Amino acid sequence: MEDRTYTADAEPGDSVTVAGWVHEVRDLGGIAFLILRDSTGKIQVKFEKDEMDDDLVETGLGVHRESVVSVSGDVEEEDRAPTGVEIVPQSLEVISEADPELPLDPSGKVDAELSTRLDNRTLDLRKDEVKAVFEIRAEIQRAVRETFRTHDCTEINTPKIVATGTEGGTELFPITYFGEEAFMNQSPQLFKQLIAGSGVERVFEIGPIFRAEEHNTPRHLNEATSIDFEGAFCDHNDAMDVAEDVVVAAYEAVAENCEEQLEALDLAAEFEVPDADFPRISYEEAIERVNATGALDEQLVWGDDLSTEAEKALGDDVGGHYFVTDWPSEVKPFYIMDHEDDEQLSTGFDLMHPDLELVSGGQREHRYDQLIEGFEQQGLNPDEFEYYTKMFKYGMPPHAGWGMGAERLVMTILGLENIREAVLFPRDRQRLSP
RNA sequence: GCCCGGGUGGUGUAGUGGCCCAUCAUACGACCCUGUCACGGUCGUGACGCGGGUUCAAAUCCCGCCUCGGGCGCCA
Repeated sequence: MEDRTYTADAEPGDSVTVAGWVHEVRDLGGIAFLILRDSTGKIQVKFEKDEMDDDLVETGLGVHRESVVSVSGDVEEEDRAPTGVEIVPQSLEVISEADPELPLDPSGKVDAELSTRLDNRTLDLRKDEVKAVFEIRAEIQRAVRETFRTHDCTEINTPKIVATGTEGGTELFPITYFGEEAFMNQSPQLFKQLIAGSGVERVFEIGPIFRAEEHNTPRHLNEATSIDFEGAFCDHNDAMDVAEDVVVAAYEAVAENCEEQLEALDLAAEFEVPDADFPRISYEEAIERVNATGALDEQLVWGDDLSTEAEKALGDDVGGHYFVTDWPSEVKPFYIMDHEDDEQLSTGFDLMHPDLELVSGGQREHRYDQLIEGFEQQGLNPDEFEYYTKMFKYGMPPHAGWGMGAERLVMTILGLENIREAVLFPRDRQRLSP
């Protein structure tokens, strides 16, 4: 295979072997064209029936679309060809013949439903606009990693099989671990805190999280990818600064390095990098603003969580990215620290875009006695989390961090309507394979 | 978990009791065509999710199941 040339690299005058998928065969009678596609693009192969070997013509034009073939021949400059060049073949080998009836149409002439597409992801990914999503996702993750490096973060990997959940055991997938009860991890939360307290100080992880909630929405997955940050000697404002940087860097990377992919998605003209300095709106201000919109039948009162309807009203009102800060302590988990001067107010924050929760974070409770108290207040038994709590007795610095949904980040950057579009093989309430 | 709406050839659809042995596009098969680029033209093959019921008559109405999507709750 070392002699293979990518279609994009085939220059006039070259004698090449290209290999890829048969995109289409256009038989015009005396002349026919086979369009060959590989990861770099497409190239036209010309068949002039009177002037070519009959077997070659028969094999080349008899092949079904999406079959894998290799073609050897001369590259010629030709203005009438779609890319300005075409191959005059000397030989053609059918490497893998495709069934004539495909479960979806990779050329995109006929739409397929998401469910059909996910059942046949390999074929679905042959469409430029689908492939583009995952090339962009890879670029986003690259940019995210690089941004964490500029914040002196070390990449870590924490266990995905755990003995206890972050906030109890109700929404976890139970598994059997050598005869013992165990769970798939819903978040690296507790582990990343332990590492932030170790002396490594600033860490990040990009890894899977698992949630057993039976929700059925276009923005939830049962297996998702979490981008997590945790930093020692950070407070919630520092953590928000990092989140902002990561999000903006992701947009910048896409704008700079994914022109072709944005083109394929028809987003090139309208794509914009958001300004940094996302507004930081306190929870109290947020409920006032929601109430002022008049979108809700009932006015929100202090202590209410923001319903989907309230988030939509707020998102419409603010537009773009914004943080909601200073949440009531009671709606945030035990590991979130309260404000020093007001026990009712937490340092927890969410980053929204415009009505989708992208990030959730806060400063953490690093004081042992207060942490134990927090467990008890939420009805959790601190003894079950001893592996975690005991490390708060041996020198735990103040620290803060957050978790960001990688698929939600991709979804908001590209304006995808369903989060499943941002996952190669999504796991949802109904889907366990492929 | 609660609520709502769907399931028609390989794919995407039209059809809401008889006009339907079911429309259109695309794919597939055959034939014609020497510059296509969503190639074009002629002809053809191919479907009412499963089971039960109502009715003279069911793709269409009712019940159960399976399956897909959406809203809410919850969250990233």
